[in-house]
Amino acid sequence: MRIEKTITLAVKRFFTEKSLPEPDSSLIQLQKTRKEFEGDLTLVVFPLVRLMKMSPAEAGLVLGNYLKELPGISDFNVIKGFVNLVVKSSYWIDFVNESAGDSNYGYHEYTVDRETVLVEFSSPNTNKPLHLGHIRNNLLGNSLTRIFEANGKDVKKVNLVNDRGIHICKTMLAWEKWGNNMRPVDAGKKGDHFVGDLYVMFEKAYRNEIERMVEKGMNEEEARREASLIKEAREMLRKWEAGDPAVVELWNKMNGWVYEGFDVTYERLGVSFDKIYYESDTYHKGKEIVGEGLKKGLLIKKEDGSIWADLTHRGLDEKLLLRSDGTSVYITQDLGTAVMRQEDYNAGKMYYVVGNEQDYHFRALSLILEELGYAWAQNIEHISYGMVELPSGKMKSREGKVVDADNLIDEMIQTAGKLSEELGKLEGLSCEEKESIVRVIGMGALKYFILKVDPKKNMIFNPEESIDFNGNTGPFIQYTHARIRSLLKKAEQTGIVANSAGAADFQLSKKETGVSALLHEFPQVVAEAGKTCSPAIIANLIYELAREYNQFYHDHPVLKEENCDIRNYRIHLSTLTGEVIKKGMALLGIEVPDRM
RNA sequence: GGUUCCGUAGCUCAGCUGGAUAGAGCAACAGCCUUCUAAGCUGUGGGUCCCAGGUUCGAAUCCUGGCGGAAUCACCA
Repeated sequence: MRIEKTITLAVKRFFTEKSLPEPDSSLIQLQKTRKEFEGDLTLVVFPLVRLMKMSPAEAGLVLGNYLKELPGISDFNVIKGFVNLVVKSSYWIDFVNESAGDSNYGYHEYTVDRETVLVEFSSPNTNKPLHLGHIRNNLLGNSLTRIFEANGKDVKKVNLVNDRGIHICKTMLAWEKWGNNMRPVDAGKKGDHFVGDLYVMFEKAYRNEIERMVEKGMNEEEARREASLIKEAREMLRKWEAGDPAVVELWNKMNGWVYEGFDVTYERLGVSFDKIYYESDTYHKGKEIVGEGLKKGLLIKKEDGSIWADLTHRGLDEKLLLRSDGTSVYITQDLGTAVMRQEDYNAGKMYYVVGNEQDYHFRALSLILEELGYAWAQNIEHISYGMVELPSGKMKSREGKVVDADNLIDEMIQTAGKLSEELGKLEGLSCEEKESIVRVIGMGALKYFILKVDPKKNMIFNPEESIDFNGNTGPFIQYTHARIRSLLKKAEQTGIVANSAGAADFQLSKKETGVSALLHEFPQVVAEAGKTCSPAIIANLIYELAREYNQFYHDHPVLKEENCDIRNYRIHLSTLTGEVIKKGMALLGIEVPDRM
């Protein structure tokens, strides 16, 4: 049994034996002992003193003496109202020796009726290549699916591509006007970049046209509406909705280019999906649902024909669902998508990884679904993450102040390559091996930099700091893993084998217990990360573990240790640390090399 | 203006279901490679936890009110 559980049960038993009222589990507060005190786990007695009718000091002493008799506890001390418990070295040694090599360590079992959980992430528009904001989204979504899996869920990864609307028509129009019938290959560009450039071209020309009209005395709002370019784009949208074959063909062609480009970026990010939904498919369903809701009298139709959901009694406003001309808005297709997904998967939970700018939207979405009578609406959870900003402020596509995903990935890998070269780390490896390791390091740096921050918070992405490979970074953790692998390889080569048989007992050093205790925490942190939808807490633990292990490694011989019980334990400690780093990083979607 | 979120070291971030003297990394400075990878390790300096009240044995953490910042409240997505 885990030591925390043993202690909690013992505290309860203490109260029963003394005929005192048994304390609620929430009153038994165990925490890590702070570094400056002797001990491993600390019981806070303040919440218990009322039940015991003693002073904190007395209560601490009594409880400490009682708990000291437990098999896993060797000693204790009381400071103020804190009982610092010293866990026996043998407990840590047994734990480490048993867990090393256990491929399931840290993962959580599932029962026969395994819950299906759906995670939507990425959700790009097809008029622009992916940028830094999408990277955070993709990395978070991908990592969360792995974390949910580790917690025993059957996870379905889904993407919702916004492939229709006026913005796509703008790129189509731009291609017709200025594309010279070129394909991305002709321009030597990735498909998504090719189309994105056309979009920028359109916006530029559109702005120019507005300016000219304003110079001639028109007010800006009118010019924005009346410019010939936007009229043409709108006309194209109308034709698309009417199913005009030529327009649909062009639409298919250009979206195809974009998807080819996205596929490359997804591949590099290590992201994939079980199913991709397209807005052009789901918005029909959304319209249907709205129609049914109206028939049932659950929605309101206004005089101009527009259809609304009344959410005023739920603390929100009225929400538009269909325009007066009968066309759908953003939320219409989200309603359709949600219903389609429920039909497809019947998931126990539907997560949406979407930026916090859409908090209001998702509140409205689940409320509307509830209003429409879908009981599963309460299974919807918006995983809301913060914006990514640059040191110079917000990213603004209009000012060209965006960090392009592909460029960023290239730069990270280049930097990793340059550094590896300078440090002479990869001498004697083949080109392919070098390339692969450099890619793993560069991507590790990028992914870790983003995932170590609490998803809920806005973050600042400083390109200079992100390519730093020292300190709290992905490469630091990867390096620790590589060191361990190298150590274990050496053990193998020299015939030093760790045997798993036989209990051992000797005094562990401070660092040894430190590493052991962090390894011991891993399973709870995996569970906690699943509950709170936060890869960051896994990143924090893995970092702390790597740091602690490096300190241990610095002043404890492993293979050269002569006492074989101690050597045995240290090899197991290294093995388990390597495994937990590898697993933890895998939960973040980060690979770890055996050499670097 | 309403609603929601945020404010911790020069910078980037931990810590927040109340617990001990608030921690890391970066940056600065000073050390450690004949020993399992120095992408490592050790040390030094650095704080009005935005401000003011309140709740209590105890508040960075909870409550109220300010100040500062962000998002959102579209017949945009």
